[in-house]
Amino acid sequence: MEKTNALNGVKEIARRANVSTATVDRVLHNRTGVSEKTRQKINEIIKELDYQPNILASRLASRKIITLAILIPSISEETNYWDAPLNGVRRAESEIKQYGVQTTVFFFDLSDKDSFADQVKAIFQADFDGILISPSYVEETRKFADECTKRKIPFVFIDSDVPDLRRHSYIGPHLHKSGYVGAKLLTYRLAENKKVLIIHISKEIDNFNYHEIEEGFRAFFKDNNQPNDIVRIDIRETDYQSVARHLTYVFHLNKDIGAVFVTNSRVHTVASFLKNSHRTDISLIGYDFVKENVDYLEKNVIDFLICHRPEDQGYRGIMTLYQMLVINSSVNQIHYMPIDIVTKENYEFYQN
Amino acid sequence: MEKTNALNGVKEIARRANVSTATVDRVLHNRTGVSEKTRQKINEIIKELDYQPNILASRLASRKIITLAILIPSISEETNYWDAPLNGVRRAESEIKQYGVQTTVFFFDLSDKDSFADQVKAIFQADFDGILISPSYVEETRKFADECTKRKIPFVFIDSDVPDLRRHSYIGPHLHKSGYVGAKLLTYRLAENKKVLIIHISKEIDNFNYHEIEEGFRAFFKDNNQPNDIVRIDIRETDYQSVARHLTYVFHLNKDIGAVFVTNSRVHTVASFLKNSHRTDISLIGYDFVKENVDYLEKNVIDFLICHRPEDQGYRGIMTLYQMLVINSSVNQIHYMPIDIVTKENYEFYQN
DNA sequence: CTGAAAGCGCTTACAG
DNA sequence: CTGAAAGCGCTTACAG
Repeated sequence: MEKTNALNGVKEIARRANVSTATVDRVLHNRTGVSEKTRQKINEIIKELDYQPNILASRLASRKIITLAILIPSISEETNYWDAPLNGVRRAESEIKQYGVQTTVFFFDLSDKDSFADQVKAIFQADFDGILISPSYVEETRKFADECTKRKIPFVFIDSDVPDLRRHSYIGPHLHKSGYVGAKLLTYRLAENKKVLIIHISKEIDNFNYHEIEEGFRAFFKDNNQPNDIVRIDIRETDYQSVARHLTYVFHLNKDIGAVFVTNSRVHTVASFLKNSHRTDISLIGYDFVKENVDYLEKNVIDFLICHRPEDQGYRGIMTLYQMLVINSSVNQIHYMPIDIVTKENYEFYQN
Repeated sequence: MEKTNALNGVKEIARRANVSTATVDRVLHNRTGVSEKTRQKINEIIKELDYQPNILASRLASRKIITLAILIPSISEETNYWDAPLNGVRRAESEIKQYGVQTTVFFFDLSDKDSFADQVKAIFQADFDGILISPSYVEETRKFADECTKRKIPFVFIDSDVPDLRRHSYIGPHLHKSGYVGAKLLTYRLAENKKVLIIHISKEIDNFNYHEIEEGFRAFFKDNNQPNDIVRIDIRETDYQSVARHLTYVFHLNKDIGAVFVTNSRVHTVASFLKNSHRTDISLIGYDFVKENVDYLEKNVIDFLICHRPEDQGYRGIMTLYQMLVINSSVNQIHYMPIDIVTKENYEFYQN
């Protein structure tokens, strides 16, 4: 009456270890209430069998739903950039909600540091299993990361990185290289005697991202022995009037500017100025696939937009958390997005 | 002793229809052996409840595995292009094999039409639930499509399209627009008095793809009133010697060629020629992220490569079949890939 | 610290 | 044409 061992999965493990499947389950999920001896024996068998859990069965049997929080900037009148990552989040959600995953999106106001801190607090009030976040303020993000680490909640950064914070993953651009690509595109048809203007437009005083982009930008000129002078200005207000005022001044001082590089999505403000002052001979490059920018691509005022697949960032951010929470792959990794070049001719296929 | 109706899913449908869940299952999957009356009643309830099947449970309970066939060119010494779609296929497979999906990859020799037909035959010998295919030969593809339609096997095209064949989906580039983008990049810094050379390098006599690309290429010149002359040559051999011979001749006849556009991944052969003959002042643009091409990007001989996310095409191709076979979303749709611009500066982030 | 039993929401033979 | 029962491979109370 010998039985052949045709079982598999937890049942086979249980049989071999002479325990019940409940105990196997406890070990599988690192739950308490198992003697060290039993735990070891079971773990050995798991290894021996190279056991891979059936996630279908696991998710089906488990009544627990996995909750994910997302913290990103709200869509403002200023820019609809964050629509794209949000779409990516939604797409990921619709793919995995079947598997018991729920997402809650929190928005903060990009021009209001407190709103970021407030939303972080709100997130910790509830009890999420994982968090996807755009780490816009360094200090606040550090606090956030500390709290997550304390509570053992995995978190993923998108859009920009703050290293050394034990994030589970970063999904976004290599900003230095991105600036480097911008410089390449600018200089591709730039006369040697022309100056290049690089512009930061932002209310935030020292956004580390812009520094990295600028460094990459300058590195290209250095690496390629480009002789062009680089003029650089910071503009602290984002409205058209302020930008126009600064630009008027800069162009007055520098008659021979041949190309302009804007380090973020506000390039459309500069485009607007160039168009209004009939300076469309100047090459213009900036960031992000947002409506205003695409309009100026259309009108040949902006030559190129650099983009980092924002939709993908949202999608992959959620999927990464899902993978780690459900499958248990817990690598601390950086996933750099491609540095995409968007023009008047190819933009229509860029976002779906 | 009234029971509250706390059931859901098939059980609730069964309860309301006064049948067993087995019958509900039969209706859900359009199986035979249900009276028309019962079927109607159940379908009504399904609609009323807006019932969404639990795919987890469905896949778990079902012992049937879904088999997908993939037919793509083999990687030749000539090009490793098809590595990328294959990787996409593998990635998709690893994500859904949990859910009972199995893939089998068939390869054919791009330079041998018969091998394509042979592999098609081999695929029909087995009994696959869905097929992903690169439709390289029009007539053979038509036969393939007819057979699929007859057998009710859904099929998806990647890389290039053959319309009017009732394919479930096409995933690949909009070739006309792709040629248009190529022209834009070429002319971006092209002097008006220079000629432009467009080259097809292929053993196949009339590959419809190249026509579309060339049309798009020419359309850009027309739309933008570019005065440049366009010289066009076909090269029927793909080895370096043959290409070099043709190019020598063309450059001899046309002293003022300023830019070259190659309509496929064999651009590296042209790059090799330009480098050997010290003509690297000429702009060169072509297709596809393959090793040889990237080498010439590095060396500044190729200015830009146009790419259509081959990895994504493989991935999405499989996922589309999966979706339609498992979820039952059966839209006949075209999914155009972005037309990506790859340069020396951004290529390192392009494929993972 | 451990196990027997029920259950997740479907699908599958099998019997009638 | 239809249904009762078993089962997919896990997880969850509950009881001890």
